[in-house]
Amino acid sequence: MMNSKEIRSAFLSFFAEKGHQVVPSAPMVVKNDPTLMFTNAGMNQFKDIFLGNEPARWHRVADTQKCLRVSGKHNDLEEVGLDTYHHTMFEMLGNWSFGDYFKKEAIDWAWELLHGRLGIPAERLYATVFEGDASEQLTRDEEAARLWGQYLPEGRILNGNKKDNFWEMGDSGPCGPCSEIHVDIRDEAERRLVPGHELVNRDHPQVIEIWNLVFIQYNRKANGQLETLPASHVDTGMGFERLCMVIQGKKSNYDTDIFQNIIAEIGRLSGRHYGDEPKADIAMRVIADHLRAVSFAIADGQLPSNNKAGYVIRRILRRAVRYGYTFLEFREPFLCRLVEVLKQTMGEAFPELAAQQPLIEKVVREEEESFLRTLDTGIRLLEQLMARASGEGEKEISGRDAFLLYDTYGFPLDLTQLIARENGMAVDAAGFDREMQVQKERSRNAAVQETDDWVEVHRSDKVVFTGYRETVTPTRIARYRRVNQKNRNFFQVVLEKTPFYAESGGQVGDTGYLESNGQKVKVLDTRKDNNLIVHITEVLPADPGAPVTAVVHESQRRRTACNHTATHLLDHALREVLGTHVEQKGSLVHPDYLRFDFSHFGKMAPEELEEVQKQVNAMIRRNLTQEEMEEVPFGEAAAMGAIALFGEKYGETVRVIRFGESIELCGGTHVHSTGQIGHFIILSESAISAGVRRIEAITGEKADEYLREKLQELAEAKALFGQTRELKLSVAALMEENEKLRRQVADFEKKEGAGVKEALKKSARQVGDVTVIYGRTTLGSAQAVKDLAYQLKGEVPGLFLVLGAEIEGKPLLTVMIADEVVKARGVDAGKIVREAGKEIKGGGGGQPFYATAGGKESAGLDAAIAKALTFLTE
RNA sequence: GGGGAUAUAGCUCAGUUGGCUAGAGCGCUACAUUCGCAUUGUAGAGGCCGGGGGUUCGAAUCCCCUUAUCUCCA
Repeated sequence: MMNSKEIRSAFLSFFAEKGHQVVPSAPMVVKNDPTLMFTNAGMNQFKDIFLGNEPARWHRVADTQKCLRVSGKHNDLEEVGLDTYHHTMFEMLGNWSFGDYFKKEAIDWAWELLHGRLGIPAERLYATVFEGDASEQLTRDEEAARLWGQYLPEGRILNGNKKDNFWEMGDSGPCGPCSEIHVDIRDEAERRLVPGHELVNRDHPQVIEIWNLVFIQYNRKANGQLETLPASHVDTGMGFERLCMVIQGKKSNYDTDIFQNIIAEIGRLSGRHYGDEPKADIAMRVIADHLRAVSFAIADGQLPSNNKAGYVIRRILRRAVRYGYTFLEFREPFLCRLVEVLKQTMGEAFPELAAQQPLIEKVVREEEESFLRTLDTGIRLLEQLMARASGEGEKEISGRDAFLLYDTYGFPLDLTQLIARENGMAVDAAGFDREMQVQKERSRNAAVQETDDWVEVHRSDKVVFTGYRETVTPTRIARYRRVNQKNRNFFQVVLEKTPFYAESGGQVGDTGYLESNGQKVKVLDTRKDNNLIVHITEVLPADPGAPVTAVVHESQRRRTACNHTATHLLDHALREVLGTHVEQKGSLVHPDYLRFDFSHFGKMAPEELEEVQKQVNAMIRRNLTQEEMEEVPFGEAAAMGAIALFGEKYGETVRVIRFGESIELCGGTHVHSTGQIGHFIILSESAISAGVRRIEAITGEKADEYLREKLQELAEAKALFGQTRELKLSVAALMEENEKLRRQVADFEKKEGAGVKEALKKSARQVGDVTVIYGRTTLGSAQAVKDLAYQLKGEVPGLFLVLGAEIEGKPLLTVMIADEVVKARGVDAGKIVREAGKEIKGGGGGQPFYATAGGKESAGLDAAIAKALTFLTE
């Protein structure tokens, strides 16, 4: 029996024999495309070729593509693992023809491979062909049917409708009929009972589609019409895990060797055996599947995080931990211990797994630990909730509470139910669902944005970005549209040419204004939308058709450029100082600061930070000139030693930015020469997750400002010492002196008992067992008066203290009463100050033993003191 | 994109309707205990309560802005 490695290479070498170029998988993580977070189909990386944006480098290509699906019409994260055939991450095998061969070869080779090479029995195979569609004026795909007729009897060539057998990329663009191959893997007995052709496309888990051959021959125009393409293409996709299942004679994808090695290891770690208990089996499938998704994502540079794609990865990981926790009783990190076996299974086909193994393990471990902490916190909160509920005689945890745990603290409902049950309580699941509905409703409403149709002002094929050379560009509005969100109107404006940089690659979008007929319209932000540069404005120029001058906020752009170039220099210096294991894991380039996340184990030593900062500043002083190379073939750039991002998908040609030894692939805006940066200062170095560090730094004017503040602080401190040369020595001497004096004063106070406090103590009068002290004090701060009051409280038994003071011209009345007096006499300092405070036209309060009141009329202070004293005699 | 929450000592966290001169456990330092270590005991250091602004007699606590983190939904 072939193992999965053999099956994979059988596919690739088969198509290599047929003249195909075997290319590596594109990264699973998609960057710089707002519509797609992860690669979800084999054709993603060839989209531009089909759209005609990019010429094909080879006419025949084959590969295996890492894909990730967590939502969509046939996939939901919460379903994965429950059955035996859904996955988050999977491999899609594919072969492509770009204007080369068409239906005949595609079908012949598919048959040759599946039946001839891989030995799938002919009687188990079915093919579907497009049946035609009257509304589109399309007839049945007779050509495909005829070709299949060479291999299959008519009864196993089935018609499929437009939904199943006509493939479209989107609302418009390339499309065409497709032909699917299905396989029936049921037992003989079942096959005799129900013929297979009745089950094709009926969601039967054992009569399944394994290969889809798409014949791209039309282009769908915006008006819905189809036109025949000058060149036709083939796009195929075959689920690798399913193929292995079929060939290995299994009934479940999880029974193939792709998963069984991992599942065996999970069994070993948990002391259980796959197949013994349905719930534990589900948990093992969930863990095996999610391990793959998470490991590959991290290898592609997508770390788990708190938003967007990173959060999807975190949630997948947490779901695996949750199942391990609940059904396999793992209480310690375990996923990280499975990375090794995954590498053994898939590392050959995907070398990035081995290359990134230490990072993957470290990141996964850290994530697991942090989720276990989240669970601990949740359990603590739940215990409090249960205690309170049962205190009130409730036997049920309200839906609101359960939802709070879920929504705010990330504590899963099934765990809440489990723990509640263990404590003899129920959970109001219906209430939980209601709260969830409210949440969904709110999000939907917030997401509602009304977008008008584009208004085309001047026809324009391609937007030109002029911002690398200039910040002011005369141009015209190509099109605009109004967007309304939550009763706020704004406009998206596309220009024919624009100097505005759209947010991308960590660099924030430009701001500035558009000037037209003397009218200035503010540009609030610039974003990318499907490769269009979109300017966000609140209003439109009075005459949208008139020429406009696009003006970027010059100083903001300059400061941003300083920070971007400095980021490159920092990247370079880090590799010099720490080693080439340093890789960018995230970056934010802002006008005011820069933030750079990179892989490195352990905290940087102060000397290392010092050295990095020194090297960056040295490169700044060398005043290195920017060398910009556009349209460099990727291979050439790599040969130059340009730093590319791990897991980033680059085009055939790239833009290379070089400053001395720093060479990077980059689309951002930079200074012309490093001297413009002026100065580079690292403000902090910290951990953001396991194996990833973050440096925050400033440059240029911000750095100047920072230094000015620090120097001024230093100068002021020195001035306090009368311009000492050695501030450190002076401070040390002063501290020593201070300590000596402090002790002397303590001694002195002890012996002499002098000062305000003692004077007040002396003025004390005994009224029964109460010691009354009152008077004015000249102390200058509220804090000093408070200190004095507390000290007296500690030293004078039976104290009843009323103090008046003037703080910055405003009267302050303070009352402090010994606890025993409060108790015995029932007096309340708070009430006293409120009443007496009237004399100074003020108010206040506090506790029964200590209260203060402030006011506006210092003249009434004595009267207030007198008033306060009357409370004691009452 | 929207909702909820968090930010307090090196770490994990308390801190009530605004009112003990901001605490606990672990860790750290010193001393004692011991042949030495672990343990234990005693003492101590360590905080602009994320940052900025405001309300108040008084703010860790309330309000606004901001940064970062956590979390749910889309």
